[in-house]
Parts: sequence; structure tokens; C-alpha cells
Amino acid sequence: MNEETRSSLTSEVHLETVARKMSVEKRRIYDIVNVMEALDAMSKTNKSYYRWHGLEGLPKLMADLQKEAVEERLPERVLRVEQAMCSFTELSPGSRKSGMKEVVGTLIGDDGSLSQSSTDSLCQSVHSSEKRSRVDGRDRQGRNSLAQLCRRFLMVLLSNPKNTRRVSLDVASTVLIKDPDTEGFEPPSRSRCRRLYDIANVLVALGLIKKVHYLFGTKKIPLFVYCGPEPD
DNA sequence: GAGTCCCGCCAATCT
DNA sequence: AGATTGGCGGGACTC
Repeated sequence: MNEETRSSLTSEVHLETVARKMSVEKRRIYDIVNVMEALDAMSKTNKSYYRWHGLEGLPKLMADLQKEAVEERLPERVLRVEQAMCSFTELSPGSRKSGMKEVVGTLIGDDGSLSQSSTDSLCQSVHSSEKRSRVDGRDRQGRNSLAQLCRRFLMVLLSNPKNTRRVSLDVASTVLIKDPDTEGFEPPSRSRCRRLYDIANVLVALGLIKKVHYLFGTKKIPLFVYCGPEPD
């Protein structure tokens, strides 16, 4: 029995086969599988084999993550970081079709007009240097793993009350990078942001989050909005 | 000129 | 030791 037959008879997924079918490197599949594992949607069964569990468990998982977030006081921390980074102003959703939302404050119009001035220094410092201090801080299974980052990213999203479950990349990465019990708001590392994009893209594909654009100071920034199942 | 993400090196881990 | 897994960041591309 070859891999494809085996895969179709069980709910097993063979990574090489998937990679071949999708014409992508196996390396790319690992990123996706990691996120799926974080969602308990898949688990490893054998070398290069994973079992698909489906997304039915998501409401329970989201509830668990939400609980975990509260336990480690993530909502307070998210709030503090958000406040530090000033308030967001909604921007026309992708300048797509009709309904331009009503806008409070500065909007980057389609005409390209900007304004806005002195946001405090915290806001401006958001991007700058990369930390070069680490002597290879690879951390499998730990806080740096894609799966762990994915779960924590969802925890951050779920820290907000229903209908306001959204977070900017900056806030998410600031919250997720920092040691939870230290204060201060460091610029997110570019590398960590890249990982958040990796995760976000899979979550978008699964319909668990969507990306919208908001105005922050004079900058148009992406915001990730939770649109997955309501936690149990 | 910041946001996005493709690409693949290579270390950690597994067999 | 060779294969598998996946952290990580360079750099190209986009807007």
C-alpha cells in the first residue's frame, strides 16, 4: 500500500505526499503542521505521518486558552501595552467595496492625505534595532516554538472581550516576546514578527482570524481580528 | 520605508 | 551517522 492509499483510507497525512501534491518544499509543510498541532487539529503518528483530527475541538481549545490567558494575567498586560501604544482608529476596510466606516480621528484617505503629529515616544520607538545578544537561543518546544507562539497569539486575541478580539502585530509581538513579569515595551524583533506572519497566514486560511487595517498615529497598521468559534 | 513572506541554512532531535 | 524536524534571519518583493 503506498502513502496515498494509506492516507486516503485513514485520516493520516503523509508530509512528503502533501508537499509533492502542493509542489512545495517539505519545510513549508512543517510550519503549517506546527500550527495545526497547536490547534490540536493534527498530531504526529509516525515519521512523516500526521493524523488529522479536524477542527471540532476548537471551541473547547479556545476556552482553555482563554482561561490560561486569564490565569497568567494576559488581559491586563495586553491592555497596558495597547494603552502604551495609543489608541487605534479604524480605517476603511481594505478600501474594498462600498461602506467606508465612520472614522474618528485621522484617516489615511484614498486621496493619500495624512496628518497627525505627536504620538508619544513609546509609539515611535516600535521599530528599530534587532537584538543580537543571543548565543543561539533556539528553543524547541519552548516559548519560541511556532506552536507555542501560535497558542499564545490566540491567547492574546482571546484576552479581549467578545467583539473586540483584535490585536496589532506590534502589540502581539511585544506581549509575546517579553517575559510576562517584566515591564516595559520593547520593539518587537523582526524575526518574531516573521513568525507571527507565518502563524497568522495559516489562521487566516483556516478562517480563525482575519486581517484588517487600522490607523495608528500616522501609520497604517494591520490588525488581526479573531473570527473563529466562540469559546465554550 | 515599513509590512510581508519566500527561501533555505543549519542546529537540535530522532532513528 | 544519516534523516527528520523546525528555529531563525537574510533579503526580495509589495504597497
